Amino acid sequence: MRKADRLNDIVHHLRRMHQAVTAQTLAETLEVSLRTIYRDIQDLVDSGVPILGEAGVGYVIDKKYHLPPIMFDTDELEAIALGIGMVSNWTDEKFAEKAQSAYRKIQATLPAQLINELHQISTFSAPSHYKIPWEVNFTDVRECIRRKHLVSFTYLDLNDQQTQRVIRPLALISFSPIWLLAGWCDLRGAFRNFRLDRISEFTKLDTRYKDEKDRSLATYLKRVKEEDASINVNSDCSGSF
Amino acid sequence: MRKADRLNDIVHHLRRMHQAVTAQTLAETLEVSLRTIYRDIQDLVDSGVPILGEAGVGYVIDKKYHLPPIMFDTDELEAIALGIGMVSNWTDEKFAEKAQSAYRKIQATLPAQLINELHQISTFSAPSHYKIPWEVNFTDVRECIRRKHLVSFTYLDLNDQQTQRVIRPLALISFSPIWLLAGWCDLRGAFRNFRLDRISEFTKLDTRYKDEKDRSLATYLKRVKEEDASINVNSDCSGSF
DNA sequence: TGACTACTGACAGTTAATGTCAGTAGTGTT
DNA sequence: AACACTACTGACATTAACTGTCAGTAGTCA
Repeated sequence: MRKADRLNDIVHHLRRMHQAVTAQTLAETLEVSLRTIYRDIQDLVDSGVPILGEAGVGYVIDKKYHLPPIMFDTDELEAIALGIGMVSNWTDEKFAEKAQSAYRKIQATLPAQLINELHQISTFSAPSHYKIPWEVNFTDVRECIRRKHLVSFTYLDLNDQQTQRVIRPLALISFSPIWLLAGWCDLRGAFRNFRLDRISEFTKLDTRYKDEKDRSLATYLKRVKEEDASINVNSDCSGSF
Repeated sequence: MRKADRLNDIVHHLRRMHQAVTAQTLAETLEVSLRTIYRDIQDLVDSGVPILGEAGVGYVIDKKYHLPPIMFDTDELEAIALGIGMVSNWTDEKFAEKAQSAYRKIQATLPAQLINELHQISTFSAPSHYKIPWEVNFTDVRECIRRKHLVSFTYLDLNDQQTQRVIRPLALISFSPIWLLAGWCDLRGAFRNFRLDRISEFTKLDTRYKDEKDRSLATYLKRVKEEDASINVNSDCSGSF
């Protein structure tokens, strides 16, 4: 990673965090030594970036600091385009449409020169033949998650036993080629995953649940990460585990 | 003078001038060699700064270059985040890093009210256990495609026959859980696909090929679309078939 | 007090940047 | 068609910058 990129990353990290960030954290995130972080911070401060360090606490950045004008580089553009393509191919029509409208907005802000770069794109996503179809309406599920509606459905478990479930839906997780619906099961008092392709008679219930810390998505994700350390954890990126 | 400062100076010089500025002028002003200026300009362009060079004239910069705040709705933001997560989980480390830096840049331009929306995200991508590993360096392949280098490799076809191939690499296509390398085979005089996980001894050849319309990516994509009309074609979205 | 943190200096090994030179190719002028 | 001017690339040796390690000082907080 180029030093210039790393400096950029440090600024972005500091801006994103509400609390102070320690040099140690930055060093681990960016995979460089502590000493390098201290030198980088000094470089940034010398260049006029308003970063404040306090011993025993960490670093904070003045949020009013205006970022220098930035643009996407070729690879970043390509990554976005590929991501949009994957979403289009792996979710439902409505979500795909949203992905593409987001992409059009990004394109609209690009200067002519970068638009040409789009023609050089070399990675594509094709709909997979391995894709396992599901009958639940993807958009409905997302709606229930967002509005915190309890849902009920019939589930065909891996032993082909049909059961009726009522859960608090928390998240949809793409475990290609399948999707998992993660939720808190009030009956069992535990987190449970359900394969989207094995759900039928999905119904939105009128009851809405209240946030409770030990039954929240955050707790679930934390639990999953602890259980499976082999999964490439990346808390930076909201769309990824 | 630090390199970071010099890059900044170059941008400022170009922005201040109304006419084109030659590399020679920049070299004298900044007291470095001509060669260094050319390298600096390349660095800037790689970082997405829209500088245009014309032989016999000089450099000009697109004055309105910057990433304006974009208004995404909640679904669009979620689609982008999910796409970035998928790219991170399905490509290599370097590409994943690019995806995430693009995501950070998008975050940085979001108005405060939209940042809260990020906490409402309900779709995630997990690395798939179905992922079929490949040994070819993803980044190398992309580099060869972009620079139009011929490549040679050993291919294990579906009958487990090993053959040696030389092709013009055109695109990488995610056909989850596998990746296909699409290319023009000079020997057979036809387009061919190769599964990335069956390629070994991938070598970049020094020979670079010229664009030829009937052997181009555009022609290939057109051909594929004609052959398989069942594939959800979307020409709006560069990252998708 | 002790744990945690920012920060600094020195030194060696490594990496990146730089200048020099030699060459290719596009542009505009004469 | 010839010419001057320019962007751009590659190779190579030299130099400068960066980096990690270690060892230390001093501020903050519970």
